[in-house]
Amino acid sequence: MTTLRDVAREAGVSVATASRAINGHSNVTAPTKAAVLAAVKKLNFVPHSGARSLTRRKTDTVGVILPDLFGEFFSEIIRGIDLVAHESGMHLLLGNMHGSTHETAAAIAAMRGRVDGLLVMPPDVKPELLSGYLDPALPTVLLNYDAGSLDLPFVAVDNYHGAYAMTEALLERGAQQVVHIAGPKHNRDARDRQRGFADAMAKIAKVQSPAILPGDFSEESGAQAARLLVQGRLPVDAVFAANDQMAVGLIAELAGSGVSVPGDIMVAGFDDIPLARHLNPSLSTMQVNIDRLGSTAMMMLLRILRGETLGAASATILTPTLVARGTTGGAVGVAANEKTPVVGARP
Amino acid sequence: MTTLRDVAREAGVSVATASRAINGHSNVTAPTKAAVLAAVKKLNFVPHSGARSLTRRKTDTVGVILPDLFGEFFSEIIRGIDLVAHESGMHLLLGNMHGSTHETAAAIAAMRGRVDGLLVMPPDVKPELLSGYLDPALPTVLLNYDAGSLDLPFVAVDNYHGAYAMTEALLERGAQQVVHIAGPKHNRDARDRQRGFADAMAKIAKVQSPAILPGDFSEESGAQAARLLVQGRLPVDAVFAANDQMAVGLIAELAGSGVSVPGDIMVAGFDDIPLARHLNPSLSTMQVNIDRLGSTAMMMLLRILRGETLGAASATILTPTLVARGTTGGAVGVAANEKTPVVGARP
DNA sequence: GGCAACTAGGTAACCGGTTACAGAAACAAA
DNA sequence: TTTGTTTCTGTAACCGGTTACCTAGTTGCC
Repeated sequence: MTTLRDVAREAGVSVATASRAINGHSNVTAPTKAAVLAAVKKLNFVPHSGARSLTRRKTDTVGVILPDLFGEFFSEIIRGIDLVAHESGMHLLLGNMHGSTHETAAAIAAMRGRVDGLLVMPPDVKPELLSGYLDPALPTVLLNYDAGSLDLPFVAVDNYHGAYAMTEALLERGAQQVVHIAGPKHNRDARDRQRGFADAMAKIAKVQSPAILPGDFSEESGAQAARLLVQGRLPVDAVFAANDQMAVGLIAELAGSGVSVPGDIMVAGFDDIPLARHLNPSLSTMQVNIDRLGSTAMMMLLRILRGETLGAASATILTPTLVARGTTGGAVGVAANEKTPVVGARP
Repeated sequence: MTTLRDVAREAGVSVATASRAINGHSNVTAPTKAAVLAAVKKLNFVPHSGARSLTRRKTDTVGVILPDLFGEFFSEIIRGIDLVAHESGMHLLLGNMHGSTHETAAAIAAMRGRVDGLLVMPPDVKPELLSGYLDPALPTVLLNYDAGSLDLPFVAVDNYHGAYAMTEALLERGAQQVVHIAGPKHNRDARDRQRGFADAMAKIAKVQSPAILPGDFSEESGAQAARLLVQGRLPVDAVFAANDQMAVGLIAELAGSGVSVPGDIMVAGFDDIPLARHLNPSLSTMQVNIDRLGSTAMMMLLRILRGETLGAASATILTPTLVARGTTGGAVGVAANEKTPVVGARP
């Protein structure tokens, strides 16, 4: 493992000069610089980033702490982050809290001295706890989490208005009895979507306590809700699931019970996962550009690293857009212009 | 930012003692240790991992270099790696070569001094080039890439036998005219799958030059192949696409042209992406446990880090399993036991 | 020619930890 | 009491870079 000392010796200069030559400082004559670079090439020298970041007090790395790594949702976030990070020559250090609050603390602590900033998505951690884990000296942007009291910048999806809009759309299509399948109780996204649904039902349909079935964002819980609906003979002509996965489970189960979608019941989801457009009938949903979530957060973090001061006031709220497809009678099959993008397709 | 020096001063001991107390060395008396730990708590000290790894000469981090981050394929690999890495207290540093060979070199070089080992997936980089980029002193495991000449351990999918098996299955189902849609020409996976197909056709159906249409793993290229088939009026009763994405595009386009699947043409893919089981009819395919690819590679890397010597001989080949579904007439709709696993479902 | 201003490059301190080595204290054995 | 052994703690070197500061050599100007 060749070090800068080796290079300096080979080139017949001091380590200081070698360092300067390599880093392109001006006060090195051309021949000296050439000699150093020749030595670098000859010895195959690659600077030791660890040592480098120790003195420079920057690591060119950002820590990304996610609750989990399952599914397209997180992979899209990571891709969005990477897109921006890569442009600025930043690296990504992945931390996974594996769903446990305790591990969150560990994951954040382990980042000290490895990263210049942090992107954290802590869906079920209480703000008070979170503030104890976070290092105030380490620039941090929160993903999909509004911890206003901490005054940290964040990027979130406007779940409330998204859910409101979707509910409104269902009602406009003629639905009278809309049932909501909720997400996990402690999950903020889920709660906001439920609120949006309830408010829309109250204001537009004048229904004060609409039917809400429990769910946990899993496909199976969607199927379960379908069984409840069918067996319970609830009066239903539309179902709004808090996410697409549950809608998928619901539709499969309804089909099995001979219920026609959208003939008997309209169905809508939330997220627009890639699967949504390929279902038959295709799934109406609220489209969230998940990668934007990541790239926006990363851009905010870069601004902080460049010296700007960003607080909760600089938060970005991404608005989801409604995509009407087959399950609400909007369209049948895959629309021609709705193919999955070609970029980077892989086996 | 509190350092070990601060802690030592606060506790009234030397840095050496403080370090020993924190790291649980035996030669520290109980009261001294308690004093140090009290100081740690009081000052909220978290060791600086960067400095730590400089002296210990290990970073507890592995570098993961992937060609891209698009889609479930990569996210599953990362999840598999993380699963194993997390158990051993290792962190993941993500490097993305963004499809370019030139960036591959940069990505690998940037890892020096940041990681203890490397997991690299270099699908379109020539072995000769790759060997120039890699540091022989840095433990490395290759993903889905057999660079036998470099004598590096690797984990790969048995694409050849998978394709052979699928072709065989189509023929057994009564297909006479099987057409293959190939993947990118330079892609190893694609080439191996094509070879498997061709060999099966030769051996079983005694067809020496079966029809092969070009493709690039993208959905659009599958649709294009469908148009060729329909317009060209090729004699076809089964199509084996080199990956699921192309099969998806193909099926959508066939449906648009009034061709019935599997009635007129059977269709099969490769990979078993989550979407596959949800299509209508559901897609027959070769199931690859992608996360296993990542976790197996990570386990091999850990063995090397523990001192074992692993070469190309220790390679692991994962065998894909055939999943017969609707598009080959095997089953209709979503089979009851084929729901997506519940674990970690997210919005 | 003499002095100031500038430039290239060397010396050594430093980043924040770990650890080899040495010294001091405590205790046991002679 | 003296010496040997053990146990705990401190001093300082080190990991591999960066950079403040300093020196020596040039050049410029009066």
